[in-house]
Amino acid sequence: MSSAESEAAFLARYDPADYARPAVAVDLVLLGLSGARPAILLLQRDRHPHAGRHALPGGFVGIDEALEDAAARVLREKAGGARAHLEQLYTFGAVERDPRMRIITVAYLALLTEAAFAEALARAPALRLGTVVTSAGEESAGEEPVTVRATDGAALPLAFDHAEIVALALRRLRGKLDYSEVGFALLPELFTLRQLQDVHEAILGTRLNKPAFRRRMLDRGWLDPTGRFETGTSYRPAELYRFRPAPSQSPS
Amino acid sequence: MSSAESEAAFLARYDPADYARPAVAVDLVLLGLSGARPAILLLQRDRHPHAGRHALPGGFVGIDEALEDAAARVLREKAGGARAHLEQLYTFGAVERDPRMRIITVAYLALLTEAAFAEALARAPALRLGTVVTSAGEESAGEEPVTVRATDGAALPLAFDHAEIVALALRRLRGKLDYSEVGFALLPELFTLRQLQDVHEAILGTRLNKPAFRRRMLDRGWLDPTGRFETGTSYRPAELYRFRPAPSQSPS
DNA sequence: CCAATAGTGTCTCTTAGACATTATTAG
DNA sequence: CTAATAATGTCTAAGAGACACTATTGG
Repeated sequence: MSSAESEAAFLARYDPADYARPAVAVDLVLLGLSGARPAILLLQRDRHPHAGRHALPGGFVGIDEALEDAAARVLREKAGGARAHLEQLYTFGAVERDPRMRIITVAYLALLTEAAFAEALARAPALRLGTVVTSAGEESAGEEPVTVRATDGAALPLAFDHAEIVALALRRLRGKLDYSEVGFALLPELFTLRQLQDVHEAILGTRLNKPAFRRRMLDRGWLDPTGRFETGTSYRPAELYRFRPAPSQSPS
Repeated sequence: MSSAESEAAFLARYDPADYARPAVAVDLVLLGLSGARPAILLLQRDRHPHAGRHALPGGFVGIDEALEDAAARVLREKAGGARAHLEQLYTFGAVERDPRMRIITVAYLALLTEAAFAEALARAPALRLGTVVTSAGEESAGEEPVTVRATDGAALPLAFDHAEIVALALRRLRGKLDYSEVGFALLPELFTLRQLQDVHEAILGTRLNKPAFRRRMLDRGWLDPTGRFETGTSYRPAELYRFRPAPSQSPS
């Protein structure tokens, strides 16, 4: 309406506090590689609900804090400030997902290089590493439950709906690994094509054809050869490449 | 983390009721086809802020209401109960996206058949139809701004960050149209292969190769031929197909 | 017959997988 | 020299675009 009232006067009169509001949190799937397996970093809960179970690191969103900033803050506070590629995953809003109160959580995928993963574990001793095992064999079409295991092979039961979040994280990553640039977030600045292929194989859980993989990656135009080579091998050293980011990016 | 206190303990003790909470809303991109163009349904704002501009239909999430239920309720209340395929898009949480107060909004994509689209327009007279024009020509790599136009060609400026939401909706739909089953949400129960191709071409904004399109769709195993044919044509009638949904589905 | 569209056959081009071969390093 | 892996060449198979051809309807 083209009322004569000024916008400032309208804003001053507006009363936002009329309904009970859900709490809003962010939860991070801190994902890296442990050997040839995808792995995540978890915190063991010591209180009800779900005491003893393992949960994704998370935190509430401040009233003056953007979602991405909240995710970055949780990364700083709970992962020892490790650098990571952050990407929004999905928002979980079932009413009873937390029995204490209504909490809507915006899940983020945080991809860590091997160095960042190790650094986070070293700087935040409460974190526990869990390898993510996709319950293959089950062909229940669309639903792929995941199991998280400690390094000794023991199952790490997850709290709340966090198993669902982890499953979605891995599914999303697998889906966009080939056509997008996310794979490079798991690699150091300089890497060989074999390392790149190892990352893809670990995430996808499959073996890939070497010549075809090289051709595809090189044809994508993402790779800058450096002319330098790895050292310390007892065999022919591979060339080191650098990732050349595309001009810009938006969520898709 | 300088404190000796465990993170889990901190989380458990933290009471967000002591802090101001952002409001949580859902916004719907009601998307259908108008002729050979993607189109959306909007509400013109009559108040500050952004008075006169057009906004996505939305509403606040109730304290005992799941996110999906809130989206379904908004669909009922503001789109005359039209049936639609609902799918979560992305969550927008910039601090200043609404000048009145902090509102985090979970955007949903609602896909309407041509009949549902017309029915919504008829039952909810406040809705206005806008065709979505992707600002092609701009090859700004990743960022594809959209323009929304009324049927008379006049520009419909969008409120808040809703242009960004619409742009993401179209980008997401385009991205998954070919490999997923979403395209069928825009078609009636019985349809011809030509209609299916028209939907894909309208969303993608490109022409597709007919034999290749038919082969691909039939090879996907999504289509059940009915043995029936369209009527009322002055040329050879096409066979009518039915969509055969896959066993289950999850967000990806 | 013609006009218009449905539906198909075939050719080519691109891309991926499979497999073999050459290249380079340490020892 | 051998062992191990990097990097590449080549063949084949699958899928998409291009294009022409046949099929079926109304008039």
